[in-house]
Amino acid sequence: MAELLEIKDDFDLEKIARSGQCFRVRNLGDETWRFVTREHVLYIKETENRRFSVSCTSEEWNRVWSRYFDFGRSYAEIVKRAAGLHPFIDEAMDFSRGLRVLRQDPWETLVSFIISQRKTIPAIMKSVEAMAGRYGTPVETEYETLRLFPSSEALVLASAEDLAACGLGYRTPYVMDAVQKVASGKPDLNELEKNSDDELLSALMTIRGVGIKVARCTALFGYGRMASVPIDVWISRAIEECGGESPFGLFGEDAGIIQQYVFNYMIHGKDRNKAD
DNA sequence: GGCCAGGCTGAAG
DNA sequence: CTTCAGCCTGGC
Repeated sequence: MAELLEIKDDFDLEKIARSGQCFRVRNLGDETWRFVTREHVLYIKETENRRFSVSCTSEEWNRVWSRYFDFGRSYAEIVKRAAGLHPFIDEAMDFSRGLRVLRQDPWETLVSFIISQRKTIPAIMKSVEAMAGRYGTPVETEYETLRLFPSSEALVLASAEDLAACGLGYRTPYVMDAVQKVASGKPDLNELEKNSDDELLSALMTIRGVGIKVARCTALFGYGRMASVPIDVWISRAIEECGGESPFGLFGEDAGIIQQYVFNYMIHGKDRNKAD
């Protein structure tokens, strides 16, 4: 651990790690968490209140991780703005405070959420890990040897059998279509940064196996489109609890972040006997 | 063994 | 335009 830094805004590593938006975060015990994005690996631990020791230099923190953790935005302010508008949202924010929406790599996010359909979170992690294990570039760190998430170029050579062996099941042709299209630049995931939210969604949905839910997850977690609200079964249940009327329209550009507070509340807070 | 899990596709109404 | 069965696979 090279650096020590103080973070004043909401930042709870365990909540972030367990909130189901990322599938390659790992706990090393000792309250140290590992995050991976593109070719960067971070080990981070809260040593005392609001003080964190990190394995990267302050230069890398500022250049890579500050953006990844979305520190350009004050989550304390978001909570303050959203408070009092809707009782269910207040409950969810109380429970989930400390959560942040990560700005992950678009390609990894896209593939991860294609895989996610009809899977549990542990099963998603297993498949993503298997893909990295087979096709990802190895990286040595002070703690371990791990593999990066494979690029589309690296996956072009993968056979259907090899991908299926990663537990992709009927999603295998979906992932292969994403690999083909993205490796050939249609769509070009970098270019999509410039698109409006709606244009981004429709471009992503040209890929087989990408419907509106997966597209919105990619927009939110991979492109930082914080107004994007993916509606899955858990969020549908939350909307039912709100009398069948979606509360997310109240929150404008922050709706996707509010959605993440609610999602975390649904899977870990309410009815926690059902799904850890 | 049956059922369901962070959806999507294609076919039928 | 809307509804709905079926889908790989793992875990209870």
